[in-house]
Formats: sequence, structure tokens, C-alpha cells
Amino acid sequence: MKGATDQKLLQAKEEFVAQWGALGTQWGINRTMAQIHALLMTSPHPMCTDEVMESLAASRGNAHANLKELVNWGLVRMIVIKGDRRDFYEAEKDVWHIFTIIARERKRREIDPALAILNKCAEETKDLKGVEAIAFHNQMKQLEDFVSFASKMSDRVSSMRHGFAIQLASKILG
Amino acid sequence: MKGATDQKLLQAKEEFVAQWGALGTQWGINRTMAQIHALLMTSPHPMCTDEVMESLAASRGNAHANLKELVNWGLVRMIVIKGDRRDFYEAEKDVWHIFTIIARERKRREIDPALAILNKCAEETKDLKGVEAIAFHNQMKQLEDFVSFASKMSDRVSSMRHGFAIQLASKILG
DNA sequence: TCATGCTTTCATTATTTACCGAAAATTCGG
DNA sequence: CCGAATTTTCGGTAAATAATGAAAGCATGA
Repeated sequence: MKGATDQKLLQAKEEFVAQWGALGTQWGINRTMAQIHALLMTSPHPMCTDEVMESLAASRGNAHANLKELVNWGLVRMIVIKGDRRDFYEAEKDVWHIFTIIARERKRREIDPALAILNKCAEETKDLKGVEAIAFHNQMKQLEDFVSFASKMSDRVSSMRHGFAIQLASKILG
Repeated sequence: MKGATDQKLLQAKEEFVAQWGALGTQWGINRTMAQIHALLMTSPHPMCTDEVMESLAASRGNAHANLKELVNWGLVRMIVIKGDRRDFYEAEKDVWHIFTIIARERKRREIDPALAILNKCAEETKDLKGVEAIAFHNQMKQLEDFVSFASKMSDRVSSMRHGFAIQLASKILG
């Protein structure tokens, strides 16, 4: 009975890790990074590099690079265990916190650069005359305003406490 | 004087197209597709395939495939001009409409599949006993709840009229 | 200060993705 | 039907990205 449970759990975990990795590629995150994140999110204990390598059949270099990146993002913490020279890693498990971290990163990669471009193009054409130039400038301005608005919304929402976000959401969904 | 304006406008457009293309890669959209979209968004008239090819120095196959994909997304419309056999294309220019289209597409590619995985993994482990199994199931459930919530929010917001969205936003930002 | 165990780096290789360009299919006027 | 003007498809190639594995770097305790 116990064995059957273990078996099912193991299977579900494996499925989760594999699928989450595949999903990562859709999100512009590399497969290994997403897999490691999934692995650590569902691990009851912090894992060391070799454990991660073995679980995912990944090379040392790959495991290392992606663990580092996850730590960089703040999705994973490094843990030191006294009397053990290895580095251990554990994932942030709170979904709201995970969300705010990912939102911040995506904003940095996707929204901020767009804003910079739009700003520049709007600025460079703001004094030009002629219908075409004015149409172009207006289009840039509209895009800029919208993206800037999205940027502010993103900041605002990610800095909310979970409870407040839920409260707000119920207003929107309700 | 007129020449200088034309020059500046042309430069700004070129910059916009090039940079928007580069940005596209960050968004998981291929460079050419993003460039064509930028080109059409800032074109005062519908363009035919050859015009697009020439503007971007892209091959026919590439231009064709990406125009098709943009039409698929709904970001670009095909235009028929009487007495001309060529297909012409023009972009959706309203920013709110563009946003809702992109949001829908990203939801389809990023949120829906995640939900499917989480659903499956939560379902498969809901009857298991043991602390580990329960912890795993809870983690899946929390993720599922959150992603499902995000999904609903996304639907709700993208189906809003622009005016209503702004009104809502002012509540959040204000 | 050497040996050991672990971390980090990096040149190479593999995989994935986008792109080209020519050939095939389609459309339409004559 | 034929032929010219397009659109569409597709096999091969190039570019970008990710992964490998071996070697170098660092700490630590004997």
C-alpha cells in the first residue's frame, strides 16, 4: 500500500518536472532552469548540485549555471549546512512571491526596453511637420502611453501584499 | 526643409522597425514577425508582400509566413484592392485592441498549458496519504489556484472596453 | 602545505529555430 | 485552355541558444 503511494507520488513529481520544463521554453526560460525550479519547489528538503544533476540527468555545468541564475532571480536560495562543504538549494514556495519575482523580471526584459524605444522615437519626431510625420509621432505616443501605463500597473500590483491583491481581484471578478 | 523632415522621419521609422524586431525576440516572437508588425503599424498605407520584402530585406518565404501568422493572430488584416491581384496588408493600430490580442495569445500559450499540468498533478495526488504526498498535492493546488485566478483576470481585463480599463486602472494607481 | 571534495569556467558539440530561394500550386485575364 | 502574375510550400542551410565534460580554481581539514 505504502509502495503504491510512493510510486504514484514519484510519477506525479516526474511528470510535473518534465512538463514544467517544457512549459518554460514557451515562457522564454530555458528548459533546465524551469525543471530545476520545479524540482526544488516540490522537494521536501534542500538539494545539492549532484542531487539536481542526477534527478535531471543534466551535466554539472548546466546544473550549476541554472542554479546560479535561479538564485539571481530570487526564486531559489542557497543554503549552507554546517559541517557539509556542499551548497544546498531550496526554492521559494509561496506562489504570490514567485509571481512578483517573475513579474518583475519580465517587466525588466519586456516592458522597460519597449518603453525606451517608444520614448526615443516619439521624442525624435515630436517637432516634425507633415501628415505622415504627425501620424507616426501620434502612433508612437499612443504606444508609449499605453506601455508606460502597463509598466506602472505591473509595479503597483507586484508590490501589493497577497491579501490586498486578492481583495482587489474580487472587485474585478465579482 | 522638407527633405530634412523626411530624412528624420525615415530614420525614426527605421529605428523603430529594427528595435521592435530585436524586442520581439525577448517576447518569444520571431524577429521578422515583430519587424513586419512594426512596419505595418507605422505605414500610412497597406503594403503588399514585395514591399515588405524589400523594406526588411527578407526572403519571400519568410515575409509570407510571418504575414500569415500576423493575420492569424488578428494583428494584421488582408486587404483586397480592386483590379490588383496582389494581397495587401494593414495592421491594427489601436493600442488597446493590440493589447487584448497579445494578451489572449500569451494566455493561450503560457497560462492554459500550465493550468492543464497543475490540474493533472493535483488530481493524480489528491487521495494519497503521507506527509510528502500531501505537501506535494498542496503545492500543486496552490499553484493551480493562483494560475487559474490569473487566467480569469486575464480574460476579464482583455474583454473590457478601453474606457472601462482606464477607469479601473485609476482606482489601482490613484 | 598538501590532498580532497566541491565549485566555477569555458571551449566544444548538439539542438533548436529561423531563414533562404527555388520550385510547385493557384488564380485569372485573354 | 494557355500563360503571366502571384501565392504557397518545402528541403537545405545558417544562426542562435543550450548543454556537455574536462580542466582550473578554491576552500578546508589533516
